[in-house]
Amino acid sequence: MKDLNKRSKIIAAATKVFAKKGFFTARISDIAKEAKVADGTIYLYFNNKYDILISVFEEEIGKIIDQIKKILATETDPKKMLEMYVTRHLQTMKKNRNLAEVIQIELRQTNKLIKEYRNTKFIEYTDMMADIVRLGQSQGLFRTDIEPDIAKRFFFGALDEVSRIWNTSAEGRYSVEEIAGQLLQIILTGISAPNGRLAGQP
Amino acid sequence: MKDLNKRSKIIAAATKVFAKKGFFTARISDIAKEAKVADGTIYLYFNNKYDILISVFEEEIGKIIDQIKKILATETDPKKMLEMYVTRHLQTMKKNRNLAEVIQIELRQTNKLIKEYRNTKFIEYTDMMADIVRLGQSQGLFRTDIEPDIAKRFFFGALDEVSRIWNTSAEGRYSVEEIAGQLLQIILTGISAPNGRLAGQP
Amino acid sequence: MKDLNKRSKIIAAATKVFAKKGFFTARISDIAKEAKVADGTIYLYFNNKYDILISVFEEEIGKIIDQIKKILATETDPKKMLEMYVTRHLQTMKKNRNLAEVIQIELRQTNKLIKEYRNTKFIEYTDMMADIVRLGQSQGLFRTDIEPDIAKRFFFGALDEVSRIWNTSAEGRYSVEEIAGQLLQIILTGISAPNGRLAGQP
Amino acid sequence: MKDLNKRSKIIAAATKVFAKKGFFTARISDIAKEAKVADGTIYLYFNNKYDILISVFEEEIGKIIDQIKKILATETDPKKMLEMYVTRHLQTMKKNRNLAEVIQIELRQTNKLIKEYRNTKFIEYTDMMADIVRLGQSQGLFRTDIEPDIAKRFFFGALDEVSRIWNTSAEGRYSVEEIAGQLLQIILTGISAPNGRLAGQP
DNA sequence: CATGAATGAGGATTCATTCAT
DNA sequence: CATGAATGAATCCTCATTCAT
Repeated sequence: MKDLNKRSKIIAAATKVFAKKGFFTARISDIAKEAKVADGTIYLYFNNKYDILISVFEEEIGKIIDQIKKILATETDPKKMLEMYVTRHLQTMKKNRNLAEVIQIELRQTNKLIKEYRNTKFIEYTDMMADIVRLGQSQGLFRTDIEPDIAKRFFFGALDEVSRIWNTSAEGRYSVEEIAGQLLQIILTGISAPNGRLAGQP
Repeated sequence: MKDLNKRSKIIAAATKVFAKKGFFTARISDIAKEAKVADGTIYLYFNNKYDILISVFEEEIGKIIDQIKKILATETDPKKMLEMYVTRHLQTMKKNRNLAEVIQIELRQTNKLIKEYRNTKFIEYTDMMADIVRLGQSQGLFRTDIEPDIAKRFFFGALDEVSRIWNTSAEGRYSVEEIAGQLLQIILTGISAPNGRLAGQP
Repeated sequence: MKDLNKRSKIIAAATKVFAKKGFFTARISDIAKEAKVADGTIYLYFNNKYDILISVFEEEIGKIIDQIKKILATETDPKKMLEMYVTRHLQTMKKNRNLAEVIQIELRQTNKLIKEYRNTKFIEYTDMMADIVRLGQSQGLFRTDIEPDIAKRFFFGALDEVSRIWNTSAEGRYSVEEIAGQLLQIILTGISAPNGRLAGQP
Repeated sequence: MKDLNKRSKIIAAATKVFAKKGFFTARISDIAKEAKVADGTIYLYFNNKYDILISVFEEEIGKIIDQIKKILATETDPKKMLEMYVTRHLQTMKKNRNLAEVIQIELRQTNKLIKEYRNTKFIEYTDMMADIVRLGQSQGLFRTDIEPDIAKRFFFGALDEVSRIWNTSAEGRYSVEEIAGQLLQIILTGISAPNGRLAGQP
């Protein structure tokens, strides 16, 4: 029960399989085959199928949280911070398309399965955005008539849905930079204090 | 007439059950019980379980499309149109919380199940938003550096995620008006042409 | 869920299969095949595998209890009653060899599986014997230095083990009458009050 | 030497675990944990799970046989011999409650698993009782109308079932002496030649 | 000899779907 | 049209056994 490498292999395989088939239609044997281990081996590392899903989710979200935290630590301008957050999120999702899918599944399905599961990692992740908004508001850069807890959902929803572009064949032509740029245009302009300067505009 | 009535009862029951338990954990017998018909009766009106999901989705989205089309027909100002769209969407979802859930499930899961299913109703629905954006751009009211096909996803994602507020106990304190108002602030400000006037501002 | 006939068929099949293979090595599909129903049908009548075992047990023991109660009602002499009990038990087990096996399995295994299951039927069955012993004691026919609750176990154990004769090929040559006769010799002589007359002896 | 020690540890652990959980619900890992060895180690000393059960059984029954043989060698009176047998059996079962359980399991289950297994040890054990009966009959002390091969089953069944008293919480109040005494009353009285003297009676 | 991670066959159970009534 | 008992394919998970270290 100590082979971390094997655990990672299973997580990676599960991410791929869940993304491709969805949580419910994915079979344990699919994951096992993808990870090149026996079915039973999976249960040496995870309690059950749901546990795999949650683990995939938490592990991956955890990584993003760590990355973004590190990046944000180097910056003090809320606008730049928002930019970094958005860009990083989209980059990660583009790089790991399956992850975007798994997040979607997780957020919309697991709560039906395991009522007691409180998705603290996800809350932590979106709360980072709410904090940036609050910071900007306190500095007079962002409108104060925007509720940070609504904004965070708004922004996350937008990011999440936009990420689906890379997974559905349609509209796959846009690059991360394009999309991030456009999203930021709208977000930053939309959230800036009325008399503040718009990002990228003199 | 009797048939249509029974079909509607099943659709309503399915919406409720899918919303509560999710598509996969919902059982046909749950829907049958909710609709007060026998399990077998359901198969007189639908081909299979997926067919019910798609029917629920298309029927409900169809209604919204019709409603919004009617409303939009009375208006020519793209900003007002966007406002109407957003408000109407949120109102509908607030009124019928289950619907919001089913939409979420449908969009993220069905495509895994039935590859051949092209969700034309949904595309039609979001394309209406893209059209409004295009209209605004042609009138010089909206920024032209925003790609309408990205904007529609961005806006829909934001609306969809925000709708989850009413289904998760957390943050249930916000009213439709508040949320719609804040969303519109960001959207309209964000999308307006730089020298255009902000909505609600002289 | 009302076809009592089908339920009986499954009970009969289960009795046979459990007797032949033992509870744990018996597969649900074996029972289904034996009963000529689909595997799933079994779950329309029973909650799970253990439930089948318990049902078989209680149903069959219940029948014996009813039979013996009826017989005992016609008799007042405790010695004759004991004779009837013993003979009836052995006859039933001889006729339905599988039942003897299932009782053995049930008594020695189920309590490991379902702690909360109180085998009231079985207790009722053996308590009938304790009651006969008490009756005989009160009439001065049976020794009073014998504890009825120990005697009932003693007698049941003897009957039960002796029943195995018909299921193991060895010693299959003895008839019910022979065995019942010998058992009764020992039991009645053993339990009679020292100065009472032995059964069948002047 | 070291090997034998480890083998004994496993036997002891298995006895405990089988008694507690039953053969089928017991896991090899349970036994390994109880014996404080690795799962794989068990397979250095036993061929498979059944082999453990049989070994436990034969080893323990073997010990009892040896003990009883030794005791019986000192005695010539069949009545006393029967008394010794019964008392010794109950004492052993009381001291090692788990053993009583394992015997019950073994006798009722293993024959379903391994058809080819002839339980010679057990036969040897009960045949000792048949031999005592025969001896008593030849000396005119025991009734000759009792078949020794039926009597041995009868007596063993009674002993075995009575032993369950210590394992089920109910009726745990009886001591070995009490139970052995009562059993012997019945057995000896029941088996004595009609004009012979009853045990413990002048 | 000892370990325990890995294996993979096996089986109880569920539930969408059918069809005789 | 409506019913709901019956079907049986499908799958998660367990655990005895193996074998590389």
